[in-house]
Amino acid sequence: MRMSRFFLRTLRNVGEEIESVSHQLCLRAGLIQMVSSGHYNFLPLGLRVLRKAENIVRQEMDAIGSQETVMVQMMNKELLEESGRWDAFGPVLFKLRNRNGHELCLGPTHEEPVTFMARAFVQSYKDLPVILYQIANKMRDEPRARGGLLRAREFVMKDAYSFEADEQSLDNTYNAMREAYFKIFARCGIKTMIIEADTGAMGGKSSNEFMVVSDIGEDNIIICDSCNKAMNQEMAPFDKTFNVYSETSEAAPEKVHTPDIKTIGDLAAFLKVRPEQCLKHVMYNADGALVIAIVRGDLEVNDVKLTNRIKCTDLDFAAAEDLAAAGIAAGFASPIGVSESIRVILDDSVIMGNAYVCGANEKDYHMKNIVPGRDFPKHVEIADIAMAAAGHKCAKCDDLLRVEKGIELGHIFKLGTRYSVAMNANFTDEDGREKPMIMGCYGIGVTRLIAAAIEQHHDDNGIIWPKQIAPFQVHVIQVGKKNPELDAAADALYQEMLDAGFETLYDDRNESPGVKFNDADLIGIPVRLVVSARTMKDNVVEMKLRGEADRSTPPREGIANTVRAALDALA
RNA sequence: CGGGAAGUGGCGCAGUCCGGUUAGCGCGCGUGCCUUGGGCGCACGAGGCCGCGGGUUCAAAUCCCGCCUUCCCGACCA
Repeated sequence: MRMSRFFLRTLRNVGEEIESVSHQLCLRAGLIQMVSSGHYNFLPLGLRVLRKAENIVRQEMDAIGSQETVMVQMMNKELLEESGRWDAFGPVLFKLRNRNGHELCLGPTHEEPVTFMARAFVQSYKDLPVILYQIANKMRDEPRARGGLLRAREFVMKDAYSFEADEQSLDNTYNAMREAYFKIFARCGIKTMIIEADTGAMGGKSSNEFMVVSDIGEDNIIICDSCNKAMNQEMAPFDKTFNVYSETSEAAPEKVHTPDIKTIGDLAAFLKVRPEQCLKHVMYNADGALVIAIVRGDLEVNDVKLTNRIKCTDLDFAAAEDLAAAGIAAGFASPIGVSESIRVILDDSVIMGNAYVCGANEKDYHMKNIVPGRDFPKHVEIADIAMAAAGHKCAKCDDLLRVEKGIELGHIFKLGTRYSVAMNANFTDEDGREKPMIMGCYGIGVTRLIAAAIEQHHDDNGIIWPKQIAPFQVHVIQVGKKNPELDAAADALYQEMLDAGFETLYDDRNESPGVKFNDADLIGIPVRLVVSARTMKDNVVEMKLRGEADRSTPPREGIANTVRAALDALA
C-alpha cells in the first residue's frame, strides 16, 4: 500500500483527557475514530489489525473442530424471554421496536440464538458434540464506556458455544478451548494469566478468565503465590480466621450513646475498640426487596458473592425511604427487631467471633456486647459474602494474598443445562431418553485484545506491533528529495517486497524524513526498510526492527531473504 | 445513578470572570518557492449557525434558564 494513496492520517496530539496509552495510540496511529461514546469506526489501518487477530482466533477455533456461523444481531423479545434474560440483562440491553411495534434488542451475547440453532438441528447423541462460534459485534449499553477499545458499547467478540451429551465431553471441549486460548494469546504476542472466575449473569458452573495484568485493568485478581493460584476478586474465598475478636462475653447487650458516629472507623475510634469488633451493615435493594448484609468491620461486602447467594438479578444500595419504612436507622443499623420478611445475610467471619458492637437501630446509638448467635433474630442466613483483599490469608495455605489489576480478554464457562433446559434444547441419548444438551460457552474480546496488545507493546514513540497482528510486516520508506532515480529504486524495493509475499506499507509521500520516521515509529510495523541516495550508492538497504534500537545495512541483493530471516527471528 | 470538568474551523487549545473592533493561536489543509536522515523554512490563501433552544440587552462566544453531548472520579456509604 502506497501511503500517498492510503486512507490514513496520523495525529500529533489527542485530547489530554484520553489517559490510557492504548487509547491514545489507537487514535494517533489512525486505527480507529470515535463516533460517539463507546462507538468507534475502524479505519483501514485498524481493520488490518482486527482482521489479523480475528484470523488467528478463527484458525485456532477451527483447529479444535469449532464451526463458524453468523448469528442474528437483532433478537426478538420472545427469544430472550425463553431464558429469562430479557429482564435479567436490565439496562445493558439496547432495546428497539420494529414498525409493527414488536420489541427487539441488539445482541449483547448469543446463548439464545445458538441454542435456537442447536435445538432445531441436533436430534441425537450422534450429532454431539458440536461447537459453533462467530466473530461479530456485540452491543451492550455499558454504564460507562472508557479506554477506547478497552470498554466499548459496540465491540468485536469471538463467542463459541459447545453442546455436549455428557459432562466428560464438556470437560474435553473445555480443556481444548483452554489450550486454544493459550495459543491464541501467545500468537498475538500477549502475555496472559488464567484465573478462576465467577460465572456471573451467564449462569453456569465453573469458569476461567484469561487476564492481562495491567494497571488500567478494571478487574482485581487475587493471587496466592504459594499455591500458584489466581482468582477474580468477585468470587475469591479467603481464610477469615485472622483478626477474629474471640473474647467471650456473657454480658448483656448495652446501649451506648454514639452521637453522629456512622462509619466503622469513627465508631472504633470513639469506643476505643478495633474495627473487627464492630459489625458493618450494608443495606441493599435486591430486585425490589430490602436485604441486610453484615460483615466484620474490617471487611467489605462482596456484591457478586451476595448476588449469587440471594440469587437476585438487580442489586443496588437501598434507598433511604426504604430503610426508614423498615425501621432501620441508617448509620446505626441492626438486624435486631427487623421484620422476618427482610433477609439478613451474615458473613461467616462474624460467627467466628463473639461479642460485637452493632447499631441500635436508633439515631446516635449503638449496642455493645452483641453476640450474633444469641442476640440476632433466627432468620439470619450465614454465608461467605466478604471481599478478599491484599494481605488477607489464602484459603488453602498460610501465605498472604496479593492483588493485581487485570484486563479480561477471554472467559470460558461450563454452562451446564441452564439454557438448554430453559429453551428445550434436547437430544435423544443412547438409552433412548430425551435429555437436555450440556453447554459450554467461550468468549474472547477481539477488539479489547488489540488494545491490550498495545498496552503491552509500545514505547514513547508509538506502537511496537507483535508481528502476527501487525497491520503490515514491512514498511518501506523513501528518504530524500524525490527524483526519478530514487523513486525507481524505492518502487522496485516495494515491488520486490510484495512479490516476496510481504504485506508492505510504502511511504512514497513527498514528506521530510522526520515526518516519515515519526509516522513509522507511531504505526509500529516490525521491519522498516529505508531507501535513500546513501543506500543506493552503497547498493544496500537500511533495515531497522521497530522493537530494537540498532539499524543494519544488508546488501540490496537478496533483501527479501534478509527480511524473511529477520521476521522469522522475531518472537 | 451521584459528584466534578468541558463543548469555539479537520485536530489540539486561548478568549468567557469584567458583554462592545474584523473571534485568535499551534498543528493540519491549498498554492508557490525552498528544504530532504528524525514532526524544515518563507509567502499567500481557504476554512467558524462559538453544542442546541429560549431569555436579558442597543449589543451575547461572553450574562441567565433549560436541554444535549463528551471526559474524569465515585460506584463500598450505613
